[in-house]
Amino acid sequence: MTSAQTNRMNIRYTDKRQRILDATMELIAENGLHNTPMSQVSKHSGVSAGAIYHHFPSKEVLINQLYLLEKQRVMDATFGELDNTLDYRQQFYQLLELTYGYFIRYPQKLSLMEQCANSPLISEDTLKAKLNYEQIAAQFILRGIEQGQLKDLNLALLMSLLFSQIVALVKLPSVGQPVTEQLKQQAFDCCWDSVSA
Amino acid sequence: MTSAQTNRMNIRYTDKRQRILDATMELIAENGLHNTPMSQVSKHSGVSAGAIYHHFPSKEVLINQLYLLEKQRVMDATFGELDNTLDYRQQFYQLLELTYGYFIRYPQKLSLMEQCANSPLISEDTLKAKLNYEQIAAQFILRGIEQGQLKDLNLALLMSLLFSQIVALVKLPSVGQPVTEQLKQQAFDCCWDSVSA
Amino acid sequence: MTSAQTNRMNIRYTDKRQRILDATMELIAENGLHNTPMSQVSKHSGVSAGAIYHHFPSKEVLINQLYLLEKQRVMDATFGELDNTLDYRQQFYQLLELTYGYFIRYPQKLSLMEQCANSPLISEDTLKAKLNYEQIAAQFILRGIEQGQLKDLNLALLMSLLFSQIVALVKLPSVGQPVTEQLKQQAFDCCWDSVSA
Amino acid sequence: MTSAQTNRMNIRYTDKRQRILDATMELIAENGLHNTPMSQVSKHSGVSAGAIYHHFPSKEVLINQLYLLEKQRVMDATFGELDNTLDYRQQFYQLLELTYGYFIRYPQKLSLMEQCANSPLISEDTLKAKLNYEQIAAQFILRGIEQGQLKDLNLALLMSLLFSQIVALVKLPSVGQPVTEQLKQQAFDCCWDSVSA
DNA sequence: GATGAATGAGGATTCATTCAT
DNA sequence: GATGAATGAATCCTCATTCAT
Repeated sequence: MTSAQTNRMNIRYTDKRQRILDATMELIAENGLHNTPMSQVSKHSGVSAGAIYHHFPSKEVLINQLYLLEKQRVMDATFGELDNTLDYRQQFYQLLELTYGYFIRYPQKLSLMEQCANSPLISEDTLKAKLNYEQIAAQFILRGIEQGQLKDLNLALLMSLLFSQIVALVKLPSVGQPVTEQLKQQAFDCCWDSVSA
Repeated sequence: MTSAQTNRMNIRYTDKRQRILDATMELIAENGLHNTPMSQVSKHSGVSAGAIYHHFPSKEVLINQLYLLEKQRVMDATFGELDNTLDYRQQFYQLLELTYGYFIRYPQKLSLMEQCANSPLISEDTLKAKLNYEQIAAQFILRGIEQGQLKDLNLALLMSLLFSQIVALVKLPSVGQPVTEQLKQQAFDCCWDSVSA
Repeated sequence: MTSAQTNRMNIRYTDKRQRILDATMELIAENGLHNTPMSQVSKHSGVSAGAIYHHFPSKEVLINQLYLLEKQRVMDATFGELDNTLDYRQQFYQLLELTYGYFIRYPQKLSLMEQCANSPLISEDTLKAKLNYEQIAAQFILRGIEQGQLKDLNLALLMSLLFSQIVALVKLPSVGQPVTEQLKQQAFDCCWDSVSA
Repeated sequence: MTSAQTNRMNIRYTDKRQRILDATMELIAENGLHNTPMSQVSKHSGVSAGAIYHHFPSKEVLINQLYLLEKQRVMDATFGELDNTLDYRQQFYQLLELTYGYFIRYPQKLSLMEQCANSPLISEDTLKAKLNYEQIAAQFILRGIEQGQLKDLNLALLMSLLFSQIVALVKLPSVGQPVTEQLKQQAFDCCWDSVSA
């Protein structure tokens, strides 16, 4: 087998794998974790049922991996995009903006995460791995504490409070409350007031 | 039918209905919304499969009603228990304490609510009814605004921010962070800082 | 128990029995033999489920008896109403008119009979009893043969041919063909031509 | 996919589909439309329960399709076999013979058709499609009228009268009357007399 | 490796019948 | 006798997974 062939196959392999993951997320966001049979994933992704099981040993594993992958992507798209030339408070607001914007842009991803977060389908191992991905968030919070910008409290607490408030904001429209630019800024202020020193 | 008979029947009726609801909640909290077949609800509640359908026309309705009932109960057990002789800030902290305590005491209920909140099984009607039950919360927030204790922001926003933070606190142990009395008080302060004027 | 009491009870008994039979027929005609649960018969007749089983040992028996009863009623309402002062041919046409009119007036009855006629729910015994009820028809046909008005053929054949054609006429609208007075008379002529000498 | 593969698959596909249809017809004729669970169809056809649903989306659709298919087959086996070198009256008698013979040879098919004809399981669409299949009968009748052989009456009426009489003849044995060759010929004459000019 | 038809255990729901009151 | 809640076997259908091709 030539290196070109290997390469092409990897591309294809990744391609199929990604198509499966994409289809799964779309369907789960649309129809729910349990109204998404593998047969639909197959149809929607254009990958045959058998081939899906070549990439993922079971539906459970597929969903766990999807969940982790998306977790990673949110972290990258938010903490990974921070402008280090800004001061801490500005970075804090930038983080809120990035996170809020990400979920507004990809509402499916929030839907997926929320459904998975409370599902017994997600394994302990996955939850542990998820915590690892959140290290980058922990470091950001820690820096804030060290700089005297944030309350000197438990890291996990601060992260949870922060994330939960952003999600609450993103979901406001789902309880009938549209989010204007002004409302968003006010919410961001609440977040800051919640954890700032 | 004598009044005694009526009474006995109502007791029985309520009894069975309640046993079904209780069993359903326990099983959903334990195994998840979709790993809870009606046959298990039947076994666990001691009510035959057919009889469940005398009380609830379908699994969907059963779960929707259960969700609403529990929503109502949380509201009663929290906002309903506030001590009106206290000043606003004290009531605010009492509310946090009551809500936190309720979910710590009945972790199943939080599990149920979180699973339902993101499930397509919950109907639009149920969500509307849920909003109604939350009127009492809205009034509490409104009072805080009028008294100048809370930020003069959108009601739905303040409620969502508040509730999401309490839930985040209750779930801290599930991300490996035990909650001490001190941590709890600090979290409550964050909540207050988040929304207070 | 006084005779008056007995009498009253019989009236009631018959009344309930009849209400059950009526409800059953209406529901079967409306929803079909197998979309008619006993619970609906109970609701529609106003007779409790338990009481129905006091009058009929099973759904099967109920339907068999209903079928026989209605068979008897058609025979009474048709052959039983013939005007003996008319000549044979006139009586023949009167019979067609009566039978056609009966089923047009009570379409539920035809629906019931057709559903039952081809159902394994109807027992051999019921079918035999049905043949007995048709003796009156056999006699009418026989008279026609003796008078040289009808073909001298097998009785069962003539009866079947006749009855099947009337039913075919009654059901014409169900295949999209309305029945005018003229069409009806033409159909009657066909019947006559079919079996007349 | 090679052409041989395609061919083999089609054979198999048709084979399984046909086995399901065959089993369904046999069971319905034997036990009735509503005493024929899909599990029995599965056992009797040798096709797994799930696989049946690959071929037919529901029991209802299965039965509707079976009904239509059989309707089509009767039409083919009767009107499709007429000898056009014969004169009209001879063809008429040939048609009676073919139809009678078909149902005597396949009594299950008559049982199926009669059960379906009066069942709410059969959809409006199926009934419309059935009417289409009967066009060939309508043409045959029309030709008879044009040639002055049949009464100049409504097409639907003549068809219904004719078909109902043949069915009545086929079912004579079920009311205890065996059909001899002579009786059959006499019945055919009745049919002819019924509609001939 | 890829396909997608096939499997069959498991799920929600119905309903004839019973029986405690 | 009357009631109607309760029973639970039976039904239709789904879907994760496998495997012959």
